[in-house]
Amino acid sequence: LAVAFLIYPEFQLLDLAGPLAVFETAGRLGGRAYALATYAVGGGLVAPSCGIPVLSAPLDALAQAPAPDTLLVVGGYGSRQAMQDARLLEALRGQGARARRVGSVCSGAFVLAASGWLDGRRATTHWARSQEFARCFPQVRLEPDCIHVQDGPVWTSAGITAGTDLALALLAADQGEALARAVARQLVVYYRRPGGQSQFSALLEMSPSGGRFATLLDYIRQNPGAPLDVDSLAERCHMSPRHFARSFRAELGITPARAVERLRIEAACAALEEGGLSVKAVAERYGFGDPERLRRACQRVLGISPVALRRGGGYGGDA
DNA sequence: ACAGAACCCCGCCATG
DNA sequence: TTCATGGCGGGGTTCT
Repeated sequence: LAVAFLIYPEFQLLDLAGPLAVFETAGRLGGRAYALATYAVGGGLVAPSCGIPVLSAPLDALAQAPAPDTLLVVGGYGSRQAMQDARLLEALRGQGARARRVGSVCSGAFVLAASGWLDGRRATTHWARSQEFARCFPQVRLEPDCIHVQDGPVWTSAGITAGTDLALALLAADQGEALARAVARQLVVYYRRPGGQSQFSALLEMSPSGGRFATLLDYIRQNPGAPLDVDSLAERCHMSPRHFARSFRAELGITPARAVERLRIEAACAALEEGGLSVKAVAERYGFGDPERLRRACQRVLGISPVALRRGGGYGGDA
């Protein structure tokens, strides 16, 4: 089981180190061992953004080696340069086609998308860059609030430490849940992080000034209890419902109703964790009407009940 | 638990 | 021609 990582200058070391630790530990705990290797355009020492260099083999060596089982591209500040590097993209296309599966960590999704691997597929990336991603790659079905997404042989993960979650998921697919769980335990990270598949606050940071929908998102945040169905939102933007929904999706990478639900949930969760208000009062104030709907929405989006949330099980507590 | 209503979302096509 | 726009139908999900 060979896992090849593609790195480049100014990558995020933790994007590499987290998955490496998962695969290494799997072997140590009695699973089949993974053969781990890093590759870069020129090979040699590659400096990540933190400055401590990592030794890599050149891409040519990857082409001459037996096909890797898994090919992963990491993220980081350097991804903006990397996604324009023809040699890197070519290697992703050519070597990725030989691999059983390909994937990305964090903003590595930009590189993967630039190589064409994500066209027409579902994918995710770091929450802070999801809006940019939606604009750059409209042909990719972005899932901005997922920790990791699998679409056929292509796996993508959210920001930085989500690469660890991705590696655990790959491990579970290869060698079973039990081993993946044991590895998480050994590494002292969550196997399934609390908050379920929900990425940290993807929408709170969305569109602070730039986008067409900044004022609309502000309005939603200010008035989570108002009627926020698609028709009302479209009218508020002076667009037809069809055009509004399409533009919204293209700009933000998430559909209007889901965005409203996310924002309402985030606001309601904050209120619940703070205590003070009853579940019923929170449900009414944040646009869920009755507690039953809040409970179901909570369960759907976060995988956790409102009551559990109030006891402090929500976000945070990350690796 | 379940059926019908309501809503959401997207592919498709027409228009300008 | 390409691009923004908007209406429609239906499959899917959620609400009541």
